[in-house]
Amino acid sequence: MSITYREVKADILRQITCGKLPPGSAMPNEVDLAVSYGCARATVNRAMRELADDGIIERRRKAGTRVRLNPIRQVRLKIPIVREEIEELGARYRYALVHVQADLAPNWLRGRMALERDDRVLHLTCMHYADGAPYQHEDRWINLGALPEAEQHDFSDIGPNEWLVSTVPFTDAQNSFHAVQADATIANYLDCTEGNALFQAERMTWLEGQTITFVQLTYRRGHRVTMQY
Amino acid sequence: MSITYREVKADILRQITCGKLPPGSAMPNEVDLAVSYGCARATVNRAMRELADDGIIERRRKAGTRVRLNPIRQVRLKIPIVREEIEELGARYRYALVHVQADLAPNWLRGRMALERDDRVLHLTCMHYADGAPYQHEDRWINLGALPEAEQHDFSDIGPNEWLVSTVPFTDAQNSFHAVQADATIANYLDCTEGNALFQAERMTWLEGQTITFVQLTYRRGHRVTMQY
DNA sequence: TTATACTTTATGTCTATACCTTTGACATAA
DNA sequence: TTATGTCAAAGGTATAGACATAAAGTATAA
Repeated sequence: MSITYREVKADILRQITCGKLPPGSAMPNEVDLAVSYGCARATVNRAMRELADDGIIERRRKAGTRVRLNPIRQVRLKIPIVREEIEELGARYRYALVHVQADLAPNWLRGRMALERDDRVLHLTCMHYADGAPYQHEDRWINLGALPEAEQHDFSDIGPNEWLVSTVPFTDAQNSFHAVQADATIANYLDCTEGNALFQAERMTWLEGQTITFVQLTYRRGHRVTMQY
Repeated sequence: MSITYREVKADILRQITCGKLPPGSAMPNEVDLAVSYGCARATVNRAMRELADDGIIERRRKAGTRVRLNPIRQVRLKIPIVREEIEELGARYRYALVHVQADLAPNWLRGRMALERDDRVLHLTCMHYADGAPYQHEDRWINLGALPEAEQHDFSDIGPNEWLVSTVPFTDAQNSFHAVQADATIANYLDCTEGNALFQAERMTWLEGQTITFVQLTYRRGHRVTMQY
C-alpha cells in the first residue's frame, strides 16, 4: 500500500510543529511534494487542502502555499439539543412548557426579527430540567407568518427546539453567547439568586431569508460551554 | 464544462431542504448518483463527504448514506487574538502588563495544569484596551518547566498571547466559556460594578501531552461571542 | 509613466479506473 | 440459540492525466 493523505498531512504538520517549516515560510509546490512523498498530486492536494481548512497553512494560486504566520485557531462547536445535552451528562431529562401565547410581535422583537407591524409571533417559555434540577430556561418567539402551523401545534410534550429541527429542515442561523445577571423571574426559574451571573445563548434562524425563530437560552448557574481541538 | 462538486452538493442540499429527501431517508449510492448527475464518482464523493462533514448526512460503509434525522448543527468558532479582535472593531488597541511573577504553582493550579509539587509557573496579569476603554482582563499562567525561556522574556510591549502563538506551536487546546460575577478587583480593572455578570473564556493548551499555559480571559461588560452558519 | 494585454505557474477540480476497508446480511457450525 | 465464518455492497482512498482558473510577473502600448 502506498502513502495515504493522512500520513502526508501528519508529516507536514509534524514539520510545522517541530519548526522545520517555520511560520511564514513557503512550502514546495504540490508536484514537488508528490514526487518527494512518492504519491500522486491528488493525495498531496487533499492533505494540503485539509491543512488549509484547519487554518494551518495558506494557499494562493500561482503564489503557492505558505505556513500561516498566526495559525487561525478555530474550533468546531456543536450546537446541541438540550435533551441530548442533558442525557449525555447521564442525567434524566424533563421538559415543561411554562407559557404559550400568540400575539403581535412587540416592538423590540420586530426590529430584531425584521418583522412587519402586523406580523404575529408565537411566544413560548419553557424549562428544561436535569435530574429534576433546573438546567435551562428557554424563551422563544416563532414567526407565525413563516410558520403558521406552529400555532396549532401542541408543545406540552416536546419542546419547540426539537419540533423545529425536525419540521424546518435546514436553516441559516446566528448564535451568540454572553453573560447576563439573573432578574427575579429567571432567578426563580433557575433556582438561583437574583443578580447571579448566568450564561446565555441567543439564536436566530432563517429559512431562505425569512426569519423563523429567535430564542434566548439561559443556563443554570455555573454552566460552561467546552470545546476541544 | 461539466458539473462541479459544488453544484452536486448544492443540488443535494436543495433536495434536502425542500423536503424531497426527508430526514432519515436513504440516498442513492455514489455510483448511481454519479450516473444521474453525469459526472465521475469522485465528484459525487467530494460533495457527499462535505455534506457528511457539515453534519447534514450520515454515511456508513455497506449501509449507505442517509439524511440525518437531527442534522448536527455546528459552527466554526475562530479564536481570535485580542489585538486583532479589537482592531477589527475599528478601535485602537492598547496593551498593558499589570503584573508578572514567577513562583511555585499554587495548589488549585497544580491540579488543573497537572503539574508536580515543585514545578514553577510564570503568572502574568495584563489588560487589553479598545480606544482607551478596558476590553479584556488576562490572567495567565505559563508552565516554566515546559517553557523556561518565558521567564527571561519581556512582556511589557507585546502580550503573552501573541508571544506564545508565534513561539510555541501547540497540539491540543481546550476552551471553555462561562459567566462570572465581577469581584472587586476585576470590577476595578474592567471599569464596572462589583457583581456585574461578565463573560469569561478559559483556555488550556498542551504540546505533546505537556501543559503549556492556562489563561482566564475576562471581557468587559456586555461582551458577546457571535457565530454564523 | 501608466494602463493594458499576455505569459507562466501553482492551485483547483474533474475523469476514469482500481484496489482497500468496513460492515450488514446471510449461512453455517457448535 | 448463539457464535463464527463468508460474501458482497458501499464508501474510502490512490493514481495518472487533463483542463480550468487565478494571479504574479512581464512585455507592450498609450
